[in-house]
Amino acid sequence: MAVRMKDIARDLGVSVVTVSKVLRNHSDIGEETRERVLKRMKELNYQPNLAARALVTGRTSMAGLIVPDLTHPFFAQVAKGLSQGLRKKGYGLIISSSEEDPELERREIEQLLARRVDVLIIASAQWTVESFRRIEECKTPYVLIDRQFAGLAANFVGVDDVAVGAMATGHLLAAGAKRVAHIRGPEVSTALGRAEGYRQALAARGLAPLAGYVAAGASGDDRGDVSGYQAMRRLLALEPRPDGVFCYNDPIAMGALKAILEAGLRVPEDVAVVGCGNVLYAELLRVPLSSVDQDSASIGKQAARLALSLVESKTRPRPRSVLVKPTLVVRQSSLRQSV
Amino acid sequence: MAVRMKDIARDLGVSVVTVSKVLRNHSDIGEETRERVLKRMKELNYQPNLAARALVTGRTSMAGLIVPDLTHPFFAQVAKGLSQGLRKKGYGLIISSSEEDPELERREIEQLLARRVDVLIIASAQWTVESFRRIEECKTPYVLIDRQFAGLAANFVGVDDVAVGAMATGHLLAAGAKRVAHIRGPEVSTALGRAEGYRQALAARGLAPLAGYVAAGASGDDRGDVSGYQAMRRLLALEPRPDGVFCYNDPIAMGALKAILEAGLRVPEDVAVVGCGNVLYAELLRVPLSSVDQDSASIGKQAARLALSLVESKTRPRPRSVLVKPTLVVRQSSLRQSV
DNA sequence: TTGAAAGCGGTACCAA
DNA sequence: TTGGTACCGCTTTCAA
Repeated sequence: MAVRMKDIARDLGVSVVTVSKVLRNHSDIGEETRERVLKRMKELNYQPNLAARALVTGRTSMAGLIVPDLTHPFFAQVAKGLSQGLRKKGYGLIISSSEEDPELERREIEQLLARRVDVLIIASAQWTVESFRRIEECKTPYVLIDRQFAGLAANFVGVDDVAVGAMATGHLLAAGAKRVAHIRGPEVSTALGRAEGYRQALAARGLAPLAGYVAAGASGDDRGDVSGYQAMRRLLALEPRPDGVFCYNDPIAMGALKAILEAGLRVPEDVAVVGCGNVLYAELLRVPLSSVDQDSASIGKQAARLALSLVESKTRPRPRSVLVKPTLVVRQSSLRQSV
Repeated sequence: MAVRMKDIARDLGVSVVTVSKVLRNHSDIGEETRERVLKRMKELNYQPNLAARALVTGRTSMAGLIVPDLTHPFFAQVAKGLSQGLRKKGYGLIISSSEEDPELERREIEQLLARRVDVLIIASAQWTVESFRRIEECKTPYVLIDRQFAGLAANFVGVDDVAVGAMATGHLLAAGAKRVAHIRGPEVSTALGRAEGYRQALAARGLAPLAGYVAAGASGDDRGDVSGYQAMRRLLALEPRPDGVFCYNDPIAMGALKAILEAGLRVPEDVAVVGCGNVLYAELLRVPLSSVDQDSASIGKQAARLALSLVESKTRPRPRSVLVKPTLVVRQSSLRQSV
């Protein structure tokens, strides 16, 4: 069924080696021979057998991606961008979802290593760096996305989370909020960075968070709307009441929105809200939600670039960190007088 | 670096063939030998080289998935379910997104065929069946999901779209709506099926759509909210005005919601709305949206089962069609007196 | 510029 | 029950 080099070689009376060289544009092939071979390849619609090539070169032309949850819009967009970037260079992408479960993630990593992918891209749900040591043992290059690890010098592509927090908080302050609260995320680098940005923006105006103004939101990433709702209720019970809130992500912000409206307060007049992630349909909510956009597609593209540079470089260059600039999308939930 | 059969064989003083047989639990191996080999495999953390195996068996242990848009929640969920189902049996999943572009989809198919995936799963954006003939030529089994093609006998897993339309429309009628309209989707099997279900539900009560009550919605799948908004404005201008509307999908329904509220009408009192797809956060909208759930995860699981059965069967069984039953999730947008 | 020979790491077949 | 041998389709090396 499938056409092989051998078939082309036989048809043309040349050797298999010659065909192989033409395929990879080796320089030492006569112009005429090259043309004949290329012509025949087209005619037969020849497709090299990647398994055979992988066996001898040790390169599979495949990358592996592991995300905590493929149905999360952010990761879906990253996956899409990554897949496109890699495919342009002839790389395939094997995707798996770890369900935010470190143990499952570890097994996925083993699976992909067993498959000899040329490079791994991971948005990790781990708490320790153990798995990454394992990857390093296999000498498989890898790129972390979204979440970083303190004390692990690794290639990284993500958004500048401190900038996210500072931008959102600064915007709320500029919009006239005097008492800005924050609903935190889980103990991962993204949440820590955003909380830090929140503090920095306050500090830049000589302010500090009031007591109880930093509330715990989601522990995991799922059902953030529920935990956002609960956290906001706690914040509303405080005295004085916050008049602005920056939420770790959009689901949390949606839950917060619900809590505020239920309490009979107005958004943004009484409490202004900013989320993060800029989910689709943010503008179709009860109050269209202002949100910091993380440009997930660009994170995917950058990760693809970095991953490709790693597999192509023969040496192991020292880890690079790529930070994508976030942008603020202002909608009604934070649109007040002074903006 | 990587451990090979040869290493294990040498360590144990047996032949490579013996090791190979143990790995695949061939029956004709002595109990003692088998144990020694397994023990050594564990010790060295042996992982078979799938490229080598693929070369000789012709099977890659990989499946390919092509969807129109990976960031669409429905397809993301399908991909997740599929990936999980396949991985359990040791299959990897290569995913690509065709951006609703038939030409791009065709190229993706070629790519995956060139990679010799063992089976393809496709939610197709094609208009013709040409690409599928091409897949058949390569003798690669494939499963269509979500969208079917008239005149193509193929394996299929999807939701029963006629049931979707009938269920949503029946619910609106039961909720007291007298004049139910429909905003259609593009000319693909899913939209045609739902429209047919809409007609059947009306006919079951001796009704027929009033003039102009079936409005054209999205042409593609993106920005459905915009086209839903426009379509709903046209519907509201009709006399008599519809008091219920079944929308092809949730984005369209969200746009419709917006149009209704902007017109100063109430949902569900003046116009009840039902969408389809049950997107996350449907309940956080301005009016929580009733929607027909397609159980996308189960579609993924079923597709995995079907795909696995295809690669495992030596004969080419005749195509099977698996229809998943939809369920209705009632929320405020259709919650009226009589329900 | 071209090609013969030697593998890459497995599996299949058949003989011992 | 075990293992020798051929070979899967391609690349690498080196000699012609």
